[in-house]
Amino acid sequence: MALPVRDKDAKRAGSGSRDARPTLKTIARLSGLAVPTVSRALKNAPDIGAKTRQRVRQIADEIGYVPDRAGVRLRTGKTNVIALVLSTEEEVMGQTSHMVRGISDVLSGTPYHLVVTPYSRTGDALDPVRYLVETASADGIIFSRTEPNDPRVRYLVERGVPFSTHGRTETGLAHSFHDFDNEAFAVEAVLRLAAKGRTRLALLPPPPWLTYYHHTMAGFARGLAQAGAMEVEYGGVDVDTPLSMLKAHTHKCMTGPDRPDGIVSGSGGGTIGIIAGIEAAGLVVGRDVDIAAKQSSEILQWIRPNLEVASEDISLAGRDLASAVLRIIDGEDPATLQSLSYPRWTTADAHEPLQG
Amino acid sequence: MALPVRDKDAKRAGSGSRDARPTLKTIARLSGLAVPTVSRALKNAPDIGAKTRQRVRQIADEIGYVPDRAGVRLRTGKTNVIALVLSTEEEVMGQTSHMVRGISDVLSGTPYHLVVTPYSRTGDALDPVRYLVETASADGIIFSRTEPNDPRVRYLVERGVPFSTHGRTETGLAHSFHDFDNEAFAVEAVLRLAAKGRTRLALLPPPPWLTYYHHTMAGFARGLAQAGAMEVEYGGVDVDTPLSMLKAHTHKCMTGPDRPDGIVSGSGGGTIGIIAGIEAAGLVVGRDVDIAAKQSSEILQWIRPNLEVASEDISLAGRDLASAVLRIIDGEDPATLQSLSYPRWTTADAHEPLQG
DNA sequence: AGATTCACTTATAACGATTTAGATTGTATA
DNA sequence: TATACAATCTAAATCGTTATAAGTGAATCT
Repeated sequence: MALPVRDKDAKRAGSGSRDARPTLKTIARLSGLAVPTVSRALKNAPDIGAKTRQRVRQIADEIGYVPDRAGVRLRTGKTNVIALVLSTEEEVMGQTSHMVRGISDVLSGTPYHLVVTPYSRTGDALDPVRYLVETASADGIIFSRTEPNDPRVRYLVERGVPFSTHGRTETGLAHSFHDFDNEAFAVEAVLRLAAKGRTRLALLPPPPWLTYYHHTMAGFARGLAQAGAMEVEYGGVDVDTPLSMLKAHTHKCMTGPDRPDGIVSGSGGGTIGIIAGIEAAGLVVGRDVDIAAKQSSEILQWIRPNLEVASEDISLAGRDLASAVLRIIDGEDPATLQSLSYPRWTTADAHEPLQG
Repeated sequence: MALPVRDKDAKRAGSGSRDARPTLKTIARLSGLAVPTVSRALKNAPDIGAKTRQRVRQIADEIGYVPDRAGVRLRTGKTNVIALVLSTEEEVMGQTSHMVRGISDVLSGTPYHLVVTPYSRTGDALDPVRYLVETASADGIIFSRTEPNDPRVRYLVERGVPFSTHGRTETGLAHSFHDFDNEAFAVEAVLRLAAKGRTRLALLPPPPWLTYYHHTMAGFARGLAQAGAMEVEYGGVDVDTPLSMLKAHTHKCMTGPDRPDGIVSGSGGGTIGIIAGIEAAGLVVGRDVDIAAKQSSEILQWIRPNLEVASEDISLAGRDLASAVLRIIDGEDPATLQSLSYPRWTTADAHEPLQG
């Protein structure tokens, strides 16, 4: 039912204070108590009488009191903001939206807001983080694309700012993170290609300065050893390479003397460029070459059959990261808030192939 | 007796004030002026002497003064926040990230932050907007998926809250918007299919309750009339339909008695489902059926050749919407801040076809 | 009884910024 | 010589919240 929210204000104030949002003062007036008493009552301070507390809460609920963020923030420094620091290099295809959605899922129902703070490829990745900290603009920070010796991690740990990263580091600092097990992905990717009889494998890796480049490489190497397959150099491209360049590069590679018969691709978007290159070379995926790829949206299966696809659930990552940050804010030990997620493999045939 | 000694200490100690963020008080102390004088000087109030003003600004720059958002917000009500209200139904493939990026581009370099406020399909779309307004959480609001008689638009216009929408309404209210010309898209889509000799056309439309459904339908109808083509009922599906259902539906449709030889698709994601359905029916895109589709990312061309693809630049939309909102906040008339963007057509062949 | 404790509640003072009204000049006007 | 008047700057109050110190009874102790 509709609550007579503003009428009480109007009643006391006499004049038509139509817009006035209820504050602690409103409740104080209505209850005959002092403002600090109301404040403490609402946060269940032990030194407030039970019946007073209850009466205050009741009034607060009736008039729909919501604490003013600016007031709280000014007094306590608490912003009720979680910042997501986004690189503009972030894979466009779905990554960001899933991440935002995952974080939002956790934040809804809490007093926290999600603020998106971007930084461009040209700038220092540390800049937006430093800005957030120096202006005390967030209670917690989330970012991805971690590097082994990530300056952002050092900076935040040093200052004791709650944060969690999408991706691990090798800083030796016990910070909170969520990561996808890219090593497991790469191992399994190789094995799956080997199972199809592929022995000359190329890898489309992440950019070499990111931590998960090393995980991916390690897994790839381990897989090769385990399967007795060999690596074919792909060189000079990574998952951030624009699709058109990726296509051109793949085309050249597939028409060269030393072409691979299997490709492990670290990204869904990149895979599309690779396929284009393969087909431009007159070859057929699933016949001349097989691909095992990681994707973070759901399109890859829809595009070509015979793809070995591992899915990374980015919205899960978002949920994990957000709840980790909230718990760190609540005092939990970041070192205990680390999680890995594992590839879910699907063969495109499961969705009925588009062709073939 | 024991008073909080923060400032006094900082002043005396001088050197060790490492953590304290500079405030107006800091500048006041450094300049020997009063706090309000500093405040007015920094905002170029006319009643402050030119040399004072300059001296204050110099000090402010030197110590890196940035106004505290909470202080400003508490006193003035100005939040320096632009809220992007996101439906969880928002097409996942790239839409959101491009929109966020576009808005961020404009907001960077201003004191504004971007806050993302989601709402679930189950909830009322008005809820998050009402929340933002009632808690005075944003200076401006951006949202999409407008309906002809959009309650959010009515609500915001009524209250004079600055906002701009991705999509038009038929409320008769002169609000700011950015929209893609879906009518032009649909007309041209039909004509392009007709030019390929297609005469029996089906349409994958937006959800019928959204404004641009009507634009799309109008354009489709006009195109049909102009080309002398006929419509084949597609029925029961729209661009928000899950890909698997879309595929199944298309499959049924393509194996039925009354199958279309051309499809106009209102979304990039949907198109992928359609293609899957077509090929599952044993038909070939470009031979048995042609497709003209709208996309908001860049993948469609990479997936199949012979597609007529119109691109909608979502990050442009974001930039337009953000700058419109900023200008409305600055007092400009929303009625003058309306813009349309037009389809950029590409035939996949321009990117060299993947097959064929 | 008088002192002490307990259980609550109120008063005061911040946080950082801005707004309004006043104070202090020096100068020009009557 | 006053008076008026800009031109500048300062004082005080305020936004909503909370931390800290100080009060107020009534009940308990010595």
